[in-house]
Amino acid sequence: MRPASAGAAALADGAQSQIKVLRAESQAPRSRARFPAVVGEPLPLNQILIGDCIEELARLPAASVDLVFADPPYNLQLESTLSRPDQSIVDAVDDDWDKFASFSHYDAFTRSWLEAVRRVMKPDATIFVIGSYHNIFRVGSLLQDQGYWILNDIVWRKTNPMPNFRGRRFTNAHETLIWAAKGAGAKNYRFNYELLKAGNEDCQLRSDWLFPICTGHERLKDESGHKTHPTQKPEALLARILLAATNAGDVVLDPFFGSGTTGAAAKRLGRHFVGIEREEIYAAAARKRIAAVEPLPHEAIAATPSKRSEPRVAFSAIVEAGLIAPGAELTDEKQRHRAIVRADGTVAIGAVVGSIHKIGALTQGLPACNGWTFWHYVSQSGKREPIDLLRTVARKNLREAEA
Amino acid sequence: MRPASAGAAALADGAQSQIKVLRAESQAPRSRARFPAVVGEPLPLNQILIGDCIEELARLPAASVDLVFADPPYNLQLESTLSRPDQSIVDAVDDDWDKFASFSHYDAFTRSWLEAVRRVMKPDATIFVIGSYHNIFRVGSLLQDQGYWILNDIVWRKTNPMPNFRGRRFTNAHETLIWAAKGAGAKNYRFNYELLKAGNEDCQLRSDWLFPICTGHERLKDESGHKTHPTQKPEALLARILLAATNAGDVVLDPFFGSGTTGAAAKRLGRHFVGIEREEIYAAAARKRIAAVEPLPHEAIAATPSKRSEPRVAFSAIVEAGLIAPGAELTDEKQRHRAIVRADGTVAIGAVVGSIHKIGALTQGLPACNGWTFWHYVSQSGKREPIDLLRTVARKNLREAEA
DNA sequence: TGACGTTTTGAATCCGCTG
DNA sequence: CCAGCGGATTCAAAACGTC
Repeated sequence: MRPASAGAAALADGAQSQIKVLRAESQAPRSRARFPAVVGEPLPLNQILIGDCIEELARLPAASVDLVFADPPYNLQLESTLSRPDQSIVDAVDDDWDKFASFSHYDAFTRSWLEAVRRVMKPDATIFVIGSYHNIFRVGSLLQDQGYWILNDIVWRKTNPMPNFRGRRFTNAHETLIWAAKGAGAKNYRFNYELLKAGNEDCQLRSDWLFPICTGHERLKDESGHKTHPTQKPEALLARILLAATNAGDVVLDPFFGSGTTGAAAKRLGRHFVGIEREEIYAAAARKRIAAVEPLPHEAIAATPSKRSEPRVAFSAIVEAGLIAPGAELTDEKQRHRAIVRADGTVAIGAVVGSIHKIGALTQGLPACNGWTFWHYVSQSGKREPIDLLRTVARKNLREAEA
Repeated sequence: MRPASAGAAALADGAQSQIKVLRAESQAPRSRARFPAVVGEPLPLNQILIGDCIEELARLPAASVDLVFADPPYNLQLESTLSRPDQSIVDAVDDDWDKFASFSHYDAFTRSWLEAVRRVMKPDATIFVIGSYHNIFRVGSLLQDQGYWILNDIVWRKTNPMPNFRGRRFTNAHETLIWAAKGAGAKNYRFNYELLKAGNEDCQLRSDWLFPICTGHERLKDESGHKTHPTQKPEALLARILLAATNAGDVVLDPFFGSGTTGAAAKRLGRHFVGIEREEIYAAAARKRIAAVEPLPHEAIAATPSKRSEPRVAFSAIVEAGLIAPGAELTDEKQRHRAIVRADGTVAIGAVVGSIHKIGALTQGLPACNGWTFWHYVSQSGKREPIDLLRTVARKNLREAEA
């Protein structure tokens, strides 16, 4: 077995799930062995393979990954420079890797990598491909032509897209993801329906997702402050994909690894990744980035709970359990608002008393407020944490008491 | 001339704009006549042509419509009966091999109608096609292959989609529209940017639109309460499309007319339609529906003049008219830059002389500058105002002189 | 430090008329 | 068809600067 990278070692259940992956290769039950047993190298987990993705994919064992996330070149066709109304120049994607001579060249490229990726997918694996109108129709058609079975097309709505500066079109405010199974017959693909629903106000998740584009501290930059990669995706987007379509310990393949968002999200969520990237400069930035990721505690990423949703926990139960003391001060994240915990599980601002939600709403002048995420307390380590963390602990205690 | 339907007669400016359309065919100025004059039938305005859309399209004059809205069928089963006379495809489609056959069959059908439609489009016409992940990738690719130039892909987010009952996928909560020009060179397509922005809190319209699906009174039903058409689109969706990409009096073609939403929206908004529909039963329902539509009053649909279409006024004309005196000092808003008005309508910084735009750009070190909004003068009331205000006055004087 | 105003920036197929 | 040039055109969020 190849040694796993530092990233893999840090994964919560790294060793265990790596074993699981290998077993899937060598000991698949005969009756379901539609794919040849693999000889040679196992999956190089939590590493970035440098090279052309089609060549590198050919070296990977067949039917070995649980999920593919692919962010291929979009084939943008920019005719000239674009300036904002204030005459500043838009820093456009003009990299060589995004240049194709024609649609048929782009199609040939797409056909190749889709084929190569399909071989590496387990029979119940699924694939997400992201793109814009420049390329996504080519990708979608070729997916269908190769027998992939589209499960959804998903729209990533951007909260803060670049506007249309010339007023000649609608603001290009979204990108499209295609989610597909390996074939029409693959009915047992992973979809963590309950988990997603529970995290979405008990409402099933729709095909339109809202996320901000990747900016701020998350955006990788070089020493001179220049963005490392022109099209870095937000980690929240990848996190949703991984939570939706994998379990902890699963392997996600990203054939266009770029700045390594897939790797960062995978490590944080206790998944394994296999990355392929042509440019060493991107891979180097990705390695450094992933090394700095702190995996979430095991409780936070454990596989989908049972069908029934998580038990409700009242804040009073948390006070009763001694997880927070009556009299403790709660604040919002930025410490603009303060309230005092009362022994009965209500909170108070001066003489005004109510639930964590009511008081949270009241103090912000909003109709509603999720008190669990709004109010923060100072933990033993001195860090300010949302009281939702206490709820997680309470639930864990509850489960252990039940067991 | 074929008699127009009752719907046409009711259109606010029906007769007038019909003449305009015909003139565009037969009396286009020679110098700009890039398109052959039309012989034979003119456009059968505000009617539903019953028949196969490819055959009917072939009878329409070339380069004659301003907009196309197409809601093609995407049920693969249905396609095999709709498309070209190649009877090699049998109906049962549930294995991969047949899937491929269906796709190519669907592609052939799509190619045919896209070609036929393209011929009928004016050079600056655009097309909207709506679809779901089942077919939209095929449509998008074939649009691109035929030389159509995609302007936007647009997402219709449904406020009230059908939930996913089995919990195996994300709720399919949107459909996709592709908006395309006839070719990459067509830069002068219609896009009522300012109108849309004004109707959207003065914020440019994004590529994600939110509308409820068509229900309630709007949904056509037969005597037994059964819905007349399985996929009736909301009129609000069509209204936005027409407002965005046509002017009053323009002609919109719908080759898959169905329940006639395009016709209803067109009549309401003072546009003309040409509908093609195979099923007389749908056409009958559509005729009845459209006849009942009350067109909006003319004031409500008259084209709002855009800034671009305002008459040009030279700065020299403003000096000549005495609205500002030679020798007056211009500054930018924050008085960082200064220039002097010259009698010939140029401005000067020291020995450097040029247009308000040139000098504005030069003094800021920018490649371009809108001198009208950059330069300010001190008005009689002592306030510093952009010289664009003087242009507004000049234009008003101009209009009054003409009247 | 904080409040507040200014500047920067993001996968973009982004002008149109006149001569 | 091309060159020239007038002048029309941006939203949200983060970073940065100033008081």
